[in-house]
Parts: sequence; structure tokens; C-alpha cells
Amino acid sequence: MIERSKKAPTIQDVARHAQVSAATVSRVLTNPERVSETTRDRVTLAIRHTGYTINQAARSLRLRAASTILVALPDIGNPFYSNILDAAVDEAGQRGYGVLVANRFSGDASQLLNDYFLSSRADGLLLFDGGVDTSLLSVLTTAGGSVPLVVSFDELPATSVAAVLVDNFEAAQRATEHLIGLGHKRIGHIIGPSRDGKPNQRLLGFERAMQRAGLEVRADWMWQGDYSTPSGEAAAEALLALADRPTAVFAGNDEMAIGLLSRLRRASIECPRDISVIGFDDIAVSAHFWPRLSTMRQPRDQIGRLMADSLIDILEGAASPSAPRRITLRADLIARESSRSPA
Amino acid sequence: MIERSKKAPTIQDVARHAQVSAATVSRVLTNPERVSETTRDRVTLAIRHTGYTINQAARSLRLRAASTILVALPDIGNPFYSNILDAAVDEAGQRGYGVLVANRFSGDASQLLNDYFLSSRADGLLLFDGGVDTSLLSVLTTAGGSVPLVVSFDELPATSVAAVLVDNFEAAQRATEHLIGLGHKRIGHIIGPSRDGKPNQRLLGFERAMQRAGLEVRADWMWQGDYSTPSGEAAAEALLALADRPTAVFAGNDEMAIGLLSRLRRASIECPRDISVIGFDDIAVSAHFWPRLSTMRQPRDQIGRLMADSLIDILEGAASPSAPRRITLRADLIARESSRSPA
DNA sequence: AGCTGGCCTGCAATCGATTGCATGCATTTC
DNA sequence: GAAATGCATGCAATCGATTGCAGGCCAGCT
Repeated sequence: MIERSKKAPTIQDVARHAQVSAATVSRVLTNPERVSETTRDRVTLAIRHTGYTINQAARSLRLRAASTILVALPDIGNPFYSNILDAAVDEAGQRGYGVLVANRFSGDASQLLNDYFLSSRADGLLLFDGGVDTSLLSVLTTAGGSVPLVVSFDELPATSVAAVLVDNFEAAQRATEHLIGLGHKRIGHIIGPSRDGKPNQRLLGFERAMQRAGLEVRADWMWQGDYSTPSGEAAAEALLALADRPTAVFAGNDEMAIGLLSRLRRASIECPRDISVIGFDDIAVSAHFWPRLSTMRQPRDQIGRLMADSLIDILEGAASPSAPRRITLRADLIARESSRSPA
Repeated sequence: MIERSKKAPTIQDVARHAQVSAATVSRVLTNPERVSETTRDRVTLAIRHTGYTINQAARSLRLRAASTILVALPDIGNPFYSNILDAAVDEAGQRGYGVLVANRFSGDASQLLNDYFLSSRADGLLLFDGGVDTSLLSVLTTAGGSVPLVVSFDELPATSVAAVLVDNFEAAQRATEHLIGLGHKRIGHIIGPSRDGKPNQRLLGFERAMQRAGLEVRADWMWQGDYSTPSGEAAAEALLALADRPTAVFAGNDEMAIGLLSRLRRASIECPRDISVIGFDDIAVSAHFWPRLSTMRQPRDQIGRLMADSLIDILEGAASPSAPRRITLRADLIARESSRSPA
């Protein structure tokens, strides 16, 4: 036990063992067809025998590629993001890439650029909404050797960039239509945060559906939230202060829906008896909340996988960076007990 | 826009700019006091001017250290773990370390070893409970150049290894005593998974508290779960099938408590009117569930930070690996509406 | 026999940062 | 004034893998 760290075998060790040059070993690893079968077998054996594993640092240095991607999230603690991360990690892993995480990422692009890209720790970036403004995108795409990038935003960014998106406008419209279809006419909305001062797509989808059904969008039934549970509670406080209340609420996401319901119940307003609610995202607890929460399920697994795949395709030259790939997914309506026809 | 990737400036570029050798630039970066003030200023200026960022791959190769740690989690999607990860990422970042994640990690140590450590992608590992058996530990600690490691397990591992733990036995005891203190005498328990076939600490703490209060531990009021919400629902099914039911349940974690309550409510068993429940962990929704869930709060933030800190201390030689540091934390009792005196 | 072409393999440079050793210069000391 | 001391800096090797180029060998053809 004296040899605390018997160092890992190098490509040279393998070469010596197989009586070939290091170059040949390297070729066996990357271009097996360029090596004769007999030597190839000998090298393979030597690799197994020595327990050789490639040194990523050396490889990265030579190839100027780290086989690692960075995922920058607004909040890992939020199950919505951590589920996407889960899928991205899995997919990237299968393609031989490691995943670094940056959390609470809310806009300091140059920091990120320095820490990860200029220093060649990571080859590409998966970027999510959340306090990120579009000026950030230009920093990333123009700065010294633009960063390969795939985003998932609330809305299609103007900048030409690869993206995996969920059609929030259309999904919000369907969520609202679900409530309308149940017979609700007095419907409120908890608005999610917006970026660059522009209204978000879920709000627009809500307004569109109301308008198409000829229903009134009332300003006193709209509350600004920030996707957090407490902001849902705040919306509940505001609602409780009203004499004239809506019979249904479309919450910008499940967290806010849960905050809303939780606060309302303490005021003895029961869902779905007194009010119907639909959320957005279908986070894990929504199915176990009481009442079980109706919601629009975002295909989190697909989002994570497709983002990782798109990015790696770009990195490996399988996708053109000049005509960025854009994928738009649909959310599914999950109707549960929190939405019901009004009394 | 032709120069798609004007490559990042190297230490040589800085050296040329400051009219010194690369060695001097390197020293300015790591041992500023070994360089005269005038040259130091000149170099600092050149660094700023060229926008130089150190190349991590080259540094890693030379130093045989990646400035990166790996966090292996059983399930990122679980907020309990993602909160710990959050804190670990933050803390590691502040000390200049990147964080790689491996998810769904349930035991293939050699895989991990190859992918991350022998290939020198990561310098150390944070490891969590979850299907990990102790034989794994020995693989990691003895294999070619033992992996610097900090674990957070349910119970103190026999192997000599750095750890940050929560005293689950004592916390479970307090959770149970809380129910007993409210006047409950008929108390059940949803058992979390166990490792190596040994009973877990929360179960032991429960039994201990019951025994000290002179209460009967009934086998038909104990249900085996796996920390998932569905397994809490399954426990509810079993409970409902009983004629003689407990008045309170201590669930091994909040997820199972939520599953239990969710299923019971569908059978019109109301909490806390008909049954009291206390969970464990205090995940985010517990405070917003209805009824708001009493629970033992694990200091997730502290766990993540202390683990990252301990590991980096080991890596940087500030902590001795021969006498591994062990930190035991206490969980806090959070009494909310789900626990109340029996009717 | 001599020439061409193709296949396999090795040589050696390269990626960028670090550091032991050596050198050069200035200052101190006797 | 010479020697000793110390500080600042540069030289060059090193970490491990990759790859353009070239050399060696053999088969096939004229």
C-alpha cells in the first residue's frame, strides 16, 4: 500500500507491450481499418492487459476539443430543469461526452466564456431561459471563436441559433381552451416572467384563446409571477382580495399553480369545488398533489435528449452551424381533477 | 465573419506582448510574489490586452489534475439530490472547480473509473447513497491510484472514507417522538430501502423511539418502500386493507409521505383529521402540500457545500486522506399541519 | 529485372502550461 | 575590490495523444 498512486498506463506503455509505436496504438483506437489485423489484435490485447485508458487531458490538448459540454441552467433545484438535465446527461454520456453544470446562470456570459470555453473546458453549451436576455446570445455567438450552442427558450430567438422549443403559444391556447371547454367563462391567469420586456408566449396563447372564444381578458384577473411557488401564493392573496372572482385560473407553470391552491385552501377555497386550475409543465408532484393537477406536460426527456444530440451533431460536423436546426415540440394536455365544470 | 474561429490567445502570445518568457507569465499567474512588481504589471496588462485565458487541457496534462470533480447521483430528477448538487456546484465553482455529473449511478464502479478518473477527466468524486453497496467503495479506494472521495451515506460506512452525514438514527427517533408527544400510540412506518441487507437507520431510530416509549412496533403497520411516491401509494393500499389502522405514520421520506396521503385522500381518509403523518427531508413541495407536511429537514445546502469543500481540501492537500474527515449534521424537526393530536 | 503502386508502420513535430536548473545582475559584506 | 548572497528571469524538458510525411516492403505488371 505504499504506492499510493501507481499512475495510469499511457499509450507508450501499451505500445511497448505490443511492440509497436504509439502512433499505431492511436490508430487502432481511432482508425482501426488503417492497421493490419494481426497488429490490431496484438494492440487490443495489450490494451486489455495494461488496463489502458486514454488520457482526456492530452487528447483535449491535441485535438482542441474536450468531449465535454456545458449545461447552463437557471435553477437545478427546479425539477423541470433537473429532469431535462437528466436526459441530457444520459444522451451525452452515450455519445461519449461528459456534462458540466453551471447553475444560477442568469446572464454573465463573459464569466462563462472565460471559465469554460476560452479555457477549452467545454466544447459547446446548452442554454435555457431564465433571466437570459438576447444580448447575451450575441456575446456567445460572436466572441472569439463562437461557442457552439443549442438553446431552449420560451420563444424563438431572432438570432440564428440551434434550438429545441416547445410551442408555448399553442400549448397555452389549448390549456385555456380546456377550461373554456369545461364551461368556464371567467378565467384568470398567473403570468410567468418575460424576457426583454416582451410578453411571454403563454400569456399570448391565453389571450388568443380567450379572444377566439369571445371572452373578456380582465386585467384584475392577471397576476405577475416568477415561476416560483411563493409567487403563486402571492397571486392567491391578490385573488382573495377581490370581490368578483374568476371560476378558473390558468397558471403559467405548476409551481405557481401549487402555490395558488395551497394558499387558497387555507382560505377554505376548495379546488375544484370553488375554482378550477390548470398548470403547465407537469412536474412530478403534480400527479400527487390534491387535487391532482391538470397541466400541459412538456416533453422534458425529449427536450434534453434532442438538445444534447443537436449540439453534438454540430460539434462533430454532422449538422451545419450556418443553418441551425430548429425543433419544435408539442406539449400534451393532461386533464386531472383540478379542472372541472363550474358549479 | 470569415475567421470562424480566431483561436484563443496562448501564454506565448501574452509573453511576446509583455516581452518576457512564457515561464514568467506562468509565474505571474501562480506565484505572483516571485516576479518583480514592474514585470508583473506589464504581464497583467498584456493578459488583459490579449484577453488571455488559461488552457485547462494543457494545464491538466502538465499538472495531472483537471480542476474538476465528479458528482455521482442516484437521481438528479429528485429534488433532494438536485438541491445538494446545486450547493456543491456553487461551492466548487467558488474554489475554481468545475462539476461533472453522472446520473442514475447505481454501482458500475469500473465504468465510472474508466470514464472519469483513469482518463483524468475528474480529480475526485462525491458519492451518494442509492443502490450503492460497500463493495463498490473498495473498488474505488483501491483501484489504480485510489480515487479521492467524499460520500454521504445513510449510515457510517465501515471503510475509512471521508463523509458528510446526517444522523438519521437520531433524527428518525425525534420524528417518532414528535408523534408520540402529540399523544399517538398506534404508529406505523414506511421503511426506506436498505443497503447490504442491513436495516436502515431511520427504521432503527423509529423502533428505538417506540421501544423507549413502551409502544408496540407492529409488523402489519410497517411497509417497505423505495423512497418513490408510488411506493407511498402502495403503502396506502396496504393500510386501507387493514381493519385495525394506526393513527399516525412516520414515512421514510417526503415523497412516500406524499404518495401515502394522496392515495388515502382518494379513500376519504383525511389528514390530519383521521391520520397524522410526518415525513423526512423537507423537499420543496412539502411546505405547499395540503396539509402542509411535517418533516425532518435535512440541511441539503450544508451537505452539498461541506462535501465539495472536504473533497477539494483533500485534493489540495489541506486535509489528510489517511484520517478522513467525518462530519455529522443534525436534521431539524419542522412541525406543520400534517401532524396533530389524535381525535 | 525493373518499375509502379498500395499498404502498413514509424518518426517526429505539435498542442499549451509548468518548473527545476542555470544564468545574470545587483546588492551586501568583509 | 573581491566574494558571497539573493533575487528575477529565461531555457528547455515534460505531460500524453495525434497525424502529416516518409520509408519499407510486397505484389503485380511490363
